[in-house]
Amino acid sequence: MEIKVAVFEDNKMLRESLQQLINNAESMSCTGAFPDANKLLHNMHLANPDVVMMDINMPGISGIEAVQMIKAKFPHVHILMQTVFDDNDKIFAAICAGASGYMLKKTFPQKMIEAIRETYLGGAPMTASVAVKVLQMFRLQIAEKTEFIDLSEREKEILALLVKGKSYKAVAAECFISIDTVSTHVRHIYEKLHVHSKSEAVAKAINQKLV
Amino acid sequence: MEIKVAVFEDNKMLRESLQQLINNAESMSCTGAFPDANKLLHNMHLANPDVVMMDINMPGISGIEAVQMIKAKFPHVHILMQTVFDDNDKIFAAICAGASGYMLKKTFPQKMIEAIRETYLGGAPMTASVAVKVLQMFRLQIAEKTEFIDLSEREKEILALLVKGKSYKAVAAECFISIDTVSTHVRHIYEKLHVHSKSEAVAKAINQKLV
DNA sequence: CGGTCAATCACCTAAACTGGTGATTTTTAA
DNA sequence: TTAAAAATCACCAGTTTAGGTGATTGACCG
Repeated sequence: MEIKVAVFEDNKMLRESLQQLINNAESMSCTGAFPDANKLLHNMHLANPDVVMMDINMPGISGIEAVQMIKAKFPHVHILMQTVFDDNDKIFAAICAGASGYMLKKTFPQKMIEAIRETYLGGAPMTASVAVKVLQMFRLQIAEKTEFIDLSEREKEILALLVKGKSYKAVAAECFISIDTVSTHVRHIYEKLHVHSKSEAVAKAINQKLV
Repeated sequence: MEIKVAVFEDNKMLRESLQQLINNAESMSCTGAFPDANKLLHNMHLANPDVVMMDINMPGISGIEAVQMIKAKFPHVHILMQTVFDDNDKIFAAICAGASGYMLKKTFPQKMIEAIRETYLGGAPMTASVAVKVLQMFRLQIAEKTEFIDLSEREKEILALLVKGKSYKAVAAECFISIDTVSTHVRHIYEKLHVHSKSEAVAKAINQKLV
């Protein structure tokens, strides 16, 4: 069965060469090539593609917004983003929007065709540099959670009570210490966690599993 | 310059065929092949590799632990994990430990050599199915953060800011509303969450994944 | 033995928060 | 269209917190 591919790309040259490339490829055809994402849903109905190649930078509706719209209406369609630069924020946004693959435009034609096939089969083809960035971001998300924080026993105890929503007064009562001592401990906790309020401390405590 | 590769793989057949494969490849040589991660650091010094191929499942020290140890002592070495199954948890753990690439063992030899080269150049080669899982996990992490419940849009927005440690004043500034309005919204939030302080609200918001 | 650190307490001020009453406008749902 | 819900603002009183200074005690380490 033929893989139907739609192309969204504002550069005329690139758009047409992609169209050529796809039509010349085995069991693959380009059922639509558009310079922007205007009349997006209408064009999607026209082309009825299995795979969409989407430029991430387009005038008007951005590639990322387009991905969101397509994914909302055609959730089964796989989308292959094309980027000129491997910009962290853009990649991140595209992932969240639901794109499957991320190829740099300078990728060799043959590789691009392979990527389309892989996308069609549910894969997630990525240019090496993009893959690295994705993993970096991924690792970063986790790394933040493992930041080493060395609270004393007493401080942990008090932090745990704060997480339970207790006030200084309640903590003082529970720990049999004065409210001023609680205040001092809390100040030390804030310093170690690099925060400046109870809610921040509570948020950090939970997120980093300090309690 | 030759790429020096070390192999950690408990299956004798596979280990030796990898060794062959690597030694037959252009500008690449296998400087060590070991059945387990015992004497890991010693063997690493012997082989002095640029790239390590590490089986994720090994008797004794697991592949993931080995990755951690290698990354701690030889941070410049790139590690290519080999997995039989594309198990979510394992992939996750390996990423956090610092592995660069994740290939299924059934990958074709030629692809495997390419993957080693890509790893050496700082890339992150992944079998399609692994790449998909990585993106899935990545997306999941984000998706959870945008899920809300019972609260009105505005309330969710404000709660999210409280979780970030903002004061009423800061929230007012960010939302372009007065501090009294913030106070009213907060009161409503407290009622809906059945709490009586900012920290309780924050704790609940995080634990129930309201933000 | 001297130094560091955790834990304790006190006093203080400005800022932030809690919770109450009351009111207007816009949006949404019955 | 009408009523409920959401969003907005205001005033107020009492409580809590944040952060600064300063000080004492006991434990542990070299």
